[in-house]
Amino acid sequence: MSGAKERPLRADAARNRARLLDVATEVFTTRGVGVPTEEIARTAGVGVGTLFRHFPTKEALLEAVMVRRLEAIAAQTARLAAEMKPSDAFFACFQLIVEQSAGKNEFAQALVAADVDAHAALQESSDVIQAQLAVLLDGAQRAGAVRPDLGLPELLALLAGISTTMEHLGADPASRQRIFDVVLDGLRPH
Amino acid sequence: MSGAKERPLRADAARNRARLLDVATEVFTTRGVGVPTEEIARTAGVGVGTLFRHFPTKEALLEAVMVRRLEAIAAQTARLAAEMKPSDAFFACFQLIVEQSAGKNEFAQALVAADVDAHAALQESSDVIQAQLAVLLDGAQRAGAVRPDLGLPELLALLAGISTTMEHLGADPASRQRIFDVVLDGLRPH
Amino acid sequence: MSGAKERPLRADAARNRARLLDVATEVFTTRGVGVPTEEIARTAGVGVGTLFRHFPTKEALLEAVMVRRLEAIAAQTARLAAEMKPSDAFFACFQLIVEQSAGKNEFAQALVAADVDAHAALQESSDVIQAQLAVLLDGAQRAGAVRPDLGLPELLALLAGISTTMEHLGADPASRQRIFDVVLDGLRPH
Amino acid sequence: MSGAKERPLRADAARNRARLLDVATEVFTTRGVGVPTEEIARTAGVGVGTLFRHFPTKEALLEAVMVRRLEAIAAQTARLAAEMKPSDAFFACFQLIVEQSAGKNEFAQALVAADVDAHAALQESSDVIQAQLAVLLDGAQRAGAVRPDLGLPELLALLAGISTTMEHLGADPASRQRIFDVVLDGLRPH
DNA sequence: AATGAATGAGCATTCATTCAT
DNA sequence: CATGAATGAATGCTCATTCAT
Repeated sequence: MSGAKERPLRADAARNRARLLDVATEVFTTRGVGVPTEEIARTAGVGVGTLFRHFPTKEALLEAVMVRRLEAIAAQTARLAAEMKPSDAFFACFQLIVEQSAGKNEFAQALVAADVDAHAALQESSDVIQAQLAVLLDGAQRAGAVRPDLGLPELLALLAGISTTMEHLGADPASRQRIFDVVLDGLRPH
Repeated sequence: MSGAKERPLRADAARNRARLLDVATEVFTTRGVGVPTEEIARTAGVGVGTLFRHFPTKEALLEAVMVRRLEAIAAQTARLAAEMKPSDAFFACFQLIVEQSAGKNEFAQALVAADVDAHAALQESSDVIQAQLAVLLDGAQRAGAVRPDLGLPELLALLAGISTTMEHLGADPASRQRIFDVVLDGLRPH
Repeated sequence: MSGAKERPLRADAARNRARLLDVATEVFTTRGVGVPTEEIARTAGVGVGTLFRHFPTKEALLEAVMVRRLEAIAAQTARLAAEMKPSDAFFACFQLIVEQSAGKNEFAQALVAADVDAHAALQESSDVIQAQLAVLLDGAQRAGAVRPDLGLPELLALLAGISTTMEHLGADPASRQRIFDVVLDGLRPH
Repeated sequence: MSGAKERPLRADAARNRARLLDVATEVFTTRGVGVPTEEIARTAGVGVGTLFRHFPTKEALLEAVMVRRLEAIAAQTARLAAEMKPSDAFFACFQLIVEQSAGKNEFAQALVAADVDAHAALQESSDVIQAQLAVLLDGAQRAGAVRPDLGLPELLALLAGISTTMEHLGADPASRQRIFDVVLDGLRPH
């Protein structure tokens, strides 16, 4: 599935690539996607040329950042799903995804949305997560922990929305928990 | 609150202003705030110069659009609040605001956020709505219809989030209603 | 054919447009098409924005320059064709076109070539000249002044080539005339 | 003129150099000199670094390509000149040079031009050909086969021009021959 | 020697805003 | 007042050339 098609990449090249991704993640997340590529490169300590060697387009960079985030989420979701019984896993993952999706919405938006125009890699990562969620949702519904009339699309939309909510809320843990209480309660049957 | 400091405005000037607001609302909502001012002017049938005479800045135009939306929402909210008993009014307004906030998130986002950098007019309109909501929330909580641990900030964030959710969902009324069911259920005590 | 679809254009706008065309003609002709648009704008005494308002693309500017040249040639050709008898007109036009095509080849190249990818305006101007030449050639052949086995494509290619030749020759009128003697002699029957 | 100053060059280095020249010739000829050096290197199966080791500059590569072409032409010209009587040799060589100059003009242009800014190697190769042509021209004129008022500069310019003509014509042999008929006829006395 | 990653000046193009008409 | 031409800073991207591995 994720075969070894890219060559090893020289040590420093790999380091630059990673730095660029880190900087881009930080910068896109906190200041939006409007930040000039040049600034991202400078912050990462490389020239623009280097940035464009690694990511042929600004959009490609954005996609790479998102894919990395999605893959991290997928991995954590898989872990949780393996360690818990279905109903607990569902709620834990819901919360996990929302927390991980933090960042300016403009960005988080694309996270769960499948409608991004055919970006292969993104689509793939997105599909993985959606599949995981479908399983979790089904399990939780069978266990009677989640209202049975909820479909995957609604779940995805809800995840996106609650991510937005969290951004509006700021860091206060009490507030954040209260929101989770509201939504998770609402997800239960009746 | 704000006296009559603007002069009457000639008939055609007023018409231009209105057309610009209409076009800008439509265009920002459906295609995002990145649309060139020139195009907005052209669509409204006026020159850019005219646009900038009415709104000295693109940001000012954006603000004016938002203020108009907020004022419309405030008016409807006031009406509902007057016609219903507190607990029903709260839920009705919640739904109303979410539906009215439709449009590209980028835009809806700023809607409820109070922390936008001190734009006087926006702040003012936002304050009005927040005050209305505070009253509604309090009434619903006193009536035992809404969990008592929910504060105004959480409510605002939730409104923003559910608006986002709706945009992700599309037009299917059944889906939209299911989301409301989840959230409104979650808002009730326990 | 050349209807009045463009509005009159304000006086200074027209002046700017003309200056840009003049400068571009000069600059493309003497230094090739690689000259930065910015320099063309600066030389014409306007900002880049103005250049791009008049010609949405560098390529469009290039096309406009060529069209203007082609139209001038077509007009002169028409005049000559009207004033002379067929055989003389043919040779006079041949010489005229070659002289008018002066400039760096990179540029002159596209002049007679019909294969430029579907640029409407260019194509049209080019067609006009080709039609004129077809008539002239036919007339001269009927009059027995030009070898009968020569087709329009060959004539066009020859025009392009002799233009190149002239560029290589420089300004010496004696040399230039000698080249014309060679080619025009060669064009006669036998 | 230029002694043996280059060292032998290791076997594989020589092979790389040759491949680069081959690829560059092909690529510059068919797609113009705008093709990125990187692509040339890749097509030749080497890294850019290697290309720049052999040719310190893109211009140097271009020059080397041209020199190789010129040398090939000089060799063939010498052969023809040795095998034929002066008048025939002149016409044969004219045709030979034009055919060999095929390729994008941008390129062929520089071929015969002596005024290219003092590139030593190019100048030298160009001089050789010019000397050969001077002899051939003189011989043909003495033999009464070519009009006596034609000078070397005119001949060179004509060669460049007819090369351009051929490129505009495409591959049809009948057309090409007709052009030669015209020009060679024109070159004869009267 | 070969490699290919890094560099950064350079270029075409966009767009908010100003100002002459 | 309205108009739309002019402006130019800003941006994404390319490519010849250098240099660490």
